[in-house]
Amino acid sequence: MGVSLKDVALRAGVSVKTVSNVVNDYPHVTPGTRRRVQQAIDELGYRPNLTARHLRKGRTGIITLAVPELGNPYFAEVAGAVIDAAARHELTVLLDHTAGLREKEVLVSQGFRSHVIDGLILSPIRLESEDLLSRPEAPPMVLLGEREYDAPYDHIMIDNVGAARSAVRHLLDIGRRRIAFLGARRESARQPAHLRLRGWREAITAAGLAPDESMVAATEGYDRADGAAAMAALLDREDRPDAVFAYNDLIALGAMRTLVERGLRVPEDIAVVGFDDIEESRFGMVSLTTVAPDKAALAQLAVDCLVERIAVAGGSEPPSPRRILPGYRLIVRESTSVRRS
Amino acid sequence: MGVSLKDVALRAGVSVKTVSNVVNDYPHVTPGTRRRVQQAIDELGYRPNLTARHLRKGRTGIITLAVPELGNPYFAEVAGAVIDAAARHELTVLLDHTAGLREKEVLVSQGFRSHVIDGLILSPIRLESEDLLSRPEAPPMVLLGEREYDAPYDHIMIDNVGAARSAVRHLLDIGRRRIAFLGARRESARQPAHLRLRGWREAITAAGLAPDESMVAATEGYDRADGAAAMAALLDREDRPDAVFAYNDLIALGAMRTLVERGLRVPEDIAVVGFDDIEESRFGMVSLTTVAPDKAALAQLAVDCLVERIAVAGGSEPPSPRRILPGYRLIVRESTSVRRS
DNA sequence: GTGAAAGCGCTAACAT
DNA sequence: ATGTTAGCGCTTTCAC
Repeated sequence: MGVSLKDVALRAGVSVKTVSNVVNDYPHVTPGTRRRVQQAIDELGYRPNLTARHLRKGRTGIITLAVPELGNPYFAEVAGAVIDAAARHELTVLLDHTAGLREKEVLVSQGFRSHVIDGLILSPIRLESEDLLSRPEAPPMVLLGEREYDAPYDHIMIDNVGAARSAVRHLLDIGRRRIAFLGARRESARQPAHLRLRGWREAITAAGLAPDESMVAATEGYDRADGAAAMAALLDREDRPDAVFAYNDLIALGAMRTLVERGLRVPEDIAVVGFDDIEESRFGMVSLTTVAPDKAALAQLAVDCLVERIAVAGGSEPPSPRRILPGYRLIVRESTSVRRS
Repeated sequence: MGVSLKDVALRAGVSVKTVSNVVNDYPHVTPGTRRRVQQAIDELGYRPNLTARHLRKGRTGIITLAVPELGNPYFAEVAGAVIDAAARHELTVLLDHTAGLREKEVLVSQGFRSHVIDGLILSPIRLESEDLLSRPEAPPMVLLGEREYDAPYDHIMIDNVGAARSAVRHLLDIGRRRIAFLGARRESARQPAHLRLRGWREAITAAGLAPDESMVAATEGYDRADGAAAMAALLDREDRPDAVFAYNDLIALGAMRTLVERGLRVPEDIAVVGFDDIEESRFGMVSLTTVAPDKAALAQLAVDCLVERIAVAGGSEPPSPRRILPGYRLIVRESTSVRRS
């Protein structure tokens, strides 16, 4: 097959070790030898076999990023950012999607394919804390996203409560009083929307109003279709909302679609705020006001944390689990502004 | 570190080879031995070290998929489909994005990280045929997407000319005569839009009209912003178009955004057709008529071809390069239909 | 049917 | 500064 260290050594008339030294930029090599070896490398077109190197070093240089769904632009955008951040550490990213199934999330967190990877960045939505209690044989892991866990792992998430609060406050500021929340789940208090829902409650309470829990609409998933359906259900009520805060942009966009179909105007009749700042939000027929997490920072922090965990794995005292909060901004667009002429 | 074959062998009181036989479902093992070994495996929690296995076999079980941009939902959706298709062959996908840079596309095609992967699925947009002439040391590769190459590789692409033709014919059918094309590039005849542009010309000619080349608008990239800008430029002309066929959905969506801003109605004033059928197209304020490639088939075919190439690599006569055309459909939505009440 | 030993390509000790 | 050797964990002849 390929050219090996030995072939190069033979050609250059030196030992394998010397070639290895050259390849790895080991300092103590005479310039002459280095040149000779380098020439042999070039002539033979030698390229190190990473598999062998990894077997030896116990590292693969590959990390896994597992997100619920690549079809959701938010996760696709985050994935792109993670790939770039990983490249800065000379790491390659193995991308997996869990389809938002707890079963697959457990599988991944428990070290599925763990022998191929040095570490794991997991963005869970259905996983529960108990699934994380025991992870024998599983590689270092960093959590990403808005679900909270009672488990000793680094967790990168923006301040969801604060972000949601500022989104809802914005709606209150423009005079809305009947503000619905779209995208809750029924079953669990620890649901993904948990924190954003809390922000919704806090903002409303802080304004001296009483949160109307009947204005909290549940959805099956977190897609445009879910938002469209939930919005439709909400509109069938007598006292319809005058504003909507959605769990994410996709739900918000689906909701807007329903509003247009029903002949309602955004934002005049109903103002809409989303969460994620996916690119699509800027280019809809009515651009969407949204909470924009700093995705580049998010990705970079996750990778940095993971790299650190990998470095100390098995070594000295690992740092205690951190919760890191990257920044975010509320981006006001047409869906909450006076409409263009 | 982990538990190795040797540990299991010791525990079960057999040789390494026997354990290996059990792990690999080698037929000639007595049920008794098998049971004993299996028990040792379970007790010790043994999991094979893939790196070592791969070093030995010269295979890694990992393939790379390189797309221009994950932020483009089309590629994100295709990536998801490829991951699923690969899983059916027990392959893992390493995802890379080239940012649409020829330099990065060349790098990837030339076997960047080739020692970690068994094969490569590349979806190029800037790459030229000459970049593909020599690929020493590079792994089996399958091409994906609408650029044509004079190079001996399997290529999975839908019939772009035919698809474009049917899209434009649809616009003609609903009575449009001044049909613009959005998303060409200036420099190269072999540009990505090449085939779709040809379809545009053919359909117009077939209708007995003369293609108006001044109606072909170039864009820098293939994003919403590019579509918005190109549309704006087109509208500044005196004889504005009454329909637009865009290179992809993102450009079409950007164009629609501009139309709305200018107070033009879709489809009454200007009808719009896109290409890709990304999910967003179904949920815009005006849903988008578009060409829908069969993404699942596309992904499955690409993976299947690659698997076959990997299987015969270095072995017997490889099959001659194939060009495979998965199906597509024209999906008619509001952007070319009578508007809802 | 099972075992012993060689070796995939590399790096880390230990020599020199 | 460079060479020698062992071994990472596995599969694969080739014996028995």
